[in-house]
Amino acid sequence: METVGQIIRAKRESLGLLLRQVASYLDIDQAILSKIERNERKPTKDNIIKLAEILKLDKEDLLIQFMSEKIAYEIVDEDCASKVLKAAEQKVKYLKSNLVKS
Amino acid sequence: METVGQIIRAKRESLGLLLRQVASYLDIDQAILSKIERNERKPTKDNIIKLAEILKLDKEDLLIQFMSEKIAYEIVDEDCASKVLKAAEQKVKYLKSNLVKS
DNA sequence: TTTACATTTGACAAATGATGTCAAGTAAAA
DNA sequence: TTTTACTTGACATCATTTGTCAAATGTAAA
Repeated sequence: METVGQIIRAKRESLGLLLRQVASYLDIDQAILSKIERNERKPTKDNIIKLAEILKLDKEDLLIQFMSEKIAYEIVDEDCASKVLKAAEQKVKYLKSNLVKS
Repeated sequence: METVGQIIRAKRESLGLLLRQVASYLDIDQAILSKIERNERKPTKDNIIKLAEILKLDKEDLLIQFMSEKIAYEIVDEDCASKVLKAAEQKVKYLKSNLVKS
């Protein structure tokens, strides 16, 4: 299973782009991008959106990978992780059905 | 569907405990507990554990409610929320199977 | 080997968000 | 009207996140 970092690095290299080129498009230091690609730092949502643009990756797919990775790391240490995700699904449904902008 | 705050308030009142009594057990100001019960602040994990103790609630259940609520709020605004949760399930499985302590 | 370039690393700074305190406010019962 | 429980909002403190920078490392061509 590929991490977001691995996906990004593979695609960047296949496009022949340099860290500093992509980082400049994201408006961050290349050091951060280097770390993101090696899973040493987490990208922001904005990073992901711009990465999808410049690397020609599907934006929704990449966002799903990004968010699910974040959630997975939050709960992987719990032995009730699976129950948490199922409960979260119910809560999301409930929240969406009651969604009133505040 | 009950929120963690609602569960806590209902149980605290049914036990006849005061905000300041419970808050003191949690080692926080009663203002925070008041806000937690009204979903104006999020409890910490430690808060949840101590709340389960003093309110005689099932600790695992309460933790599941707490964590799933947190996750639900993180993704409720995404229209791909359901896909994210499914992807997260896969990632958790993968991470757990490869779990090596670092 | 030297040079040039891409990437990595770690120390640190700035910004943001989470967590908490406090004191004054409301409301209702004694 | 005094007391009691709770609520509210301004603010302080602290941790985490996000970023910068410059030096170190690796690598391959001149």
